[in-house]
Amino acid sequence: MFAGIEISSTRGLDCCVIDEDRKVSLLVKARDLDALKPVLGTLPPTAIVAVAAPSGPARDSIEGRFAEHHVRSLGFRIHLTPASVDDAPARTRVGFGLFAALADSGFPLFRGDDATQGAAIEVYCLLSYASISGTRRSTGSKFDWNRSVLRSRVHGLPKDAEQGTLDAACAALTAWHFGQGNWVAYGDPSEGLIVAPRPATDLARPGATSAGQLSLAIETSAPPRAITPPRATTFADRVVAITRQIPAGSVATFGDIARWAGKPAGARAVGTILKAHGYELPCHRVVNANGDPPPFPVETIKRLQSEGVALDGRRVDLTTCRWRGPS
DNA sequence: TCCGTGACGCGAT
DNA sequence: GATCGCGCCACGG
Repeated sequence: MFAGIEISSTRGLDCCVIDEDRKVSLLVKARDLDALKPVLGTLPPTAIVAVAAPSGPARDSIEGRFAEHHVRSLGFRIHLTPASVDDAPARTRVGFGLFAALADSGFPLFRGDDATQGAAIEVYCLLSYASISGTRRSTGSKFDWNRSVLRSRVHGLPKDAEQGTLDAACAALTAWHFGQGNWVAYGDPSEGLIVAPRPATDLARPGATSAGQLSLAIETSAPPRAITPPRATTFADRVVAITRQIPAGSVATFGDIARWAGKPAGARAVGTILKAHGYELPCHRVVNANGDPPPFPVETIKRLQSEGVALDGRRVDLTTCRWRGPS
C-alpha cells in the first residue's frame, strides 16, 4: 500500500491510497489532522506514506533547508521552511504534526537508511510531476498538466478530482516509486530529505542552477539508495558569505554570524574562519558581544568611523548599529 | 584520529 | 564594570 497526503491550509487534508498496481483504493478528505488519524491506523505496517509538506524545521537559521535549496537549484520555486516552528505557516505546522502522528503510528520519517517499508517520506509534488513525466509545464493550466501526468499512471482517479486529490495521488505515486527502489532523495538526512521518483530526464535547466554554490548532483545511476552528501556549503562558506553582506555603517557580532550560519554555539569558530580570510572581507564590521572590534585598533576604528558607525570610545554602540542579518 | 589552540559567549564572582 | 571558567566549534599539526 502506498499513501499520499496533501495538506491545504484552507481545504484540509487529502489522502490517496493506491495498491501495488497503482489503483486507487481509498480517497479521503479530512478537515484536520485529528480527523485523518483514524485513517492512518488502517494502513498496513508495510505501507509507505508520502506527505507533501516539510517534515521538520530548518536546522540552520538563515536560509531554509538544504533539500529546498537543492530543489530550487533545479529551477523549482519551493517554499523555504524556517528554522523556528513559530515562524512556520499554519500548513507547515500541520505537516510537522502529521509526521509526528505518522511516527506514532509506526511510520517513522525516512532518513536515508535501508528501511524502506513502513516509513514516511517527504515529497514535493511539482518535483514529482516533473520527474515522472520528464517534462515541465510550459503552457496551459497547472491543473490540466497535473491531471495529464497522472492519467496513465494512477488508475481509478475520479474524473472530477480536485487539485488536492491530484496532489495526494501524486504523492502516493511517489511512494509507489519509492517502494520500487526507483527514487532519489534531495537534502540532508539529518535535517529532512525530499524524495522524488528517479527523474526520467535531467531536471536541471541550463542556467537555472547556481552550480558553484550548490553542486549537489544526486547520483542518478544505480544504486538508487545512494544519497549524495548534501552539505555542499560548509559552515566556513556561509560565514564568509554572510560577512560579505554586512553593509557599511552596520556591524554584526561573532555570535550573530554563527547563528545565521547555522551554528549558534560556533562564535569562536567564526573568529577562526574570519582570521583566515583577512583582507578579502569586511572583518572590521564584526565585533564581539561587548562591541569591541577585532585587534587592529587604529585601522579598524578609523574604518568604522568613516562608515558612520556610532562609537563609544573604541567600543561599537551595538544598540544602534547592529545589523539585522541577511535577508 | 587526536589534541591543542583561539579575532567567542555567557553566567558567576 | 572586569575577570574567570567552561563549553563550543573549526582548523592544523
